[in-house]
Amino acid sequence: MNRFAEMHCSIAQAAGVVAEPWSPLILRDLYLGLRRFDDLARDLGISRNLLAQRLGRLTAAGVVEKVVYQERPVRHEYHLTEAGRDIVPALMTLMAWGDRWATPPGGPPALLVHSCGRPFSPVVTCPHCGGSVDADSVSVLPGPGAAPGPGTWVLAGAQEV
Amino acid sequence: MNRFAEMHCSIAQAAGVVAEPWSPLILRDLYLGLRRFDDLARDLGISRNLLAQRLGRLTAAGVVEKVVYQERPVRHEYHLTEAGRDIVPALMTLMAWGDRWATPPGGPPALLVHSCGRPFSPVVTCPHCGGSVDADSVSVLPGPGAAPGPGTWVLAGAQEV
DNA sequence: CTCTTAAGTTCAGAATCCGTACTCACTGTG
DNA sequence: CACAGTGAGTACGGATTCTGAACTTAAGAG
Repeated sequence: MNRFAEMHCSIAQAAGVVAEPWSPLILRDLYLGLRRFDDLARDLGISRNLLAQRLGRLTAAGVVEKVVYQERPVRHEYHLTEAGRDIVPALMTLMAWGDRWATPPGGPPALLVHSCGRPFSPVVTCPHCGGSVDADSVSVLPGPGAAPGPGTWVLAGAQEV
Repeated sequence: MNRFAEMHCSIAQAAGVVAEPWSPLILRDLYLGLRRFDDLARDLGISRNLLAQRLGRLTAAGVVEKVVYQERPVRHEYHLTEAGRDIVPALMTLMAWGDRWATPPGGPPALLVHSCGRPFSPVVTCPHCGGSVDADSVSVLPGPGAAPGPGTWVLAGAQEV
């Protein structure tokens, strides 16, 4: 649909889903328990027009599914799919960044509480050593699917980094 | 600038930075070591016009800084700021999601190697218990900055989730 | 001189976005 | 039955934004 989908870059793929205006907020609302078209439109203040289009794209991308909750008249609601629920931690990581660097006046608007019982701010870690992941503790190598193309010349070419 | 900036939601704040078309890819390229305007334009295939505008916004948002690397003629390059480097793990989390759910043909285009020496896929965890964070292991509560407004009615109102 | 490089800016046209108003299929009320 | 109401969208048009190509400015190189 958009040109990002054609790039050989997983960030571009994810961006295709998450980096359209409104999409991350729609996903957040679905995660928080909203399901109905009108509720989403009301909560976000998005035009119904655009909401319908975004939900269509999110559905096509496989992160949202449309479920009939009543026949006669037929009515739908929207749920996150497994892929959709899997993107939630990434949104929380973004939220944590927003809290650190662009806190709205009054402090963080939301608190996350983990199943261990404590409020927390999500941290990105390496599953092998458990150490934290930041810009300096990681190096990026071309993977099996690396192919020269728009958005991937950097990776495909050698690194003078 | 855009309306997201006014929402009392840290996801919206982060989205204002990261969820504009091209912005995540620009940040990725800067992280990978590209610094020059022409290199970015060439790598991404973005119009120079829009690249200039995006770099301007990213600079205004404080994630990118413009550095003079030579006088006569004066030439600039772009670096990630501390806030910019801090958003990198969030991008990696998105990348990992893209790898899981929308792998480009041929496999992942990039591999991440942690400072512990092993290739890894980033995981989001709770800093207190070290347990992993997913959609089911977290509950969301209104925080100190929660205020009813567009994009935050859900949080401000009670949860029937 | 003329050519090249870096870093943009300007412009017209195409593609999106977004708000308002409308539709469609029913349901419940009198 | 007629009529207002609700949920889930479409239709339409003006306002933005994006694209691609050409132009600019300020050097240094041949």
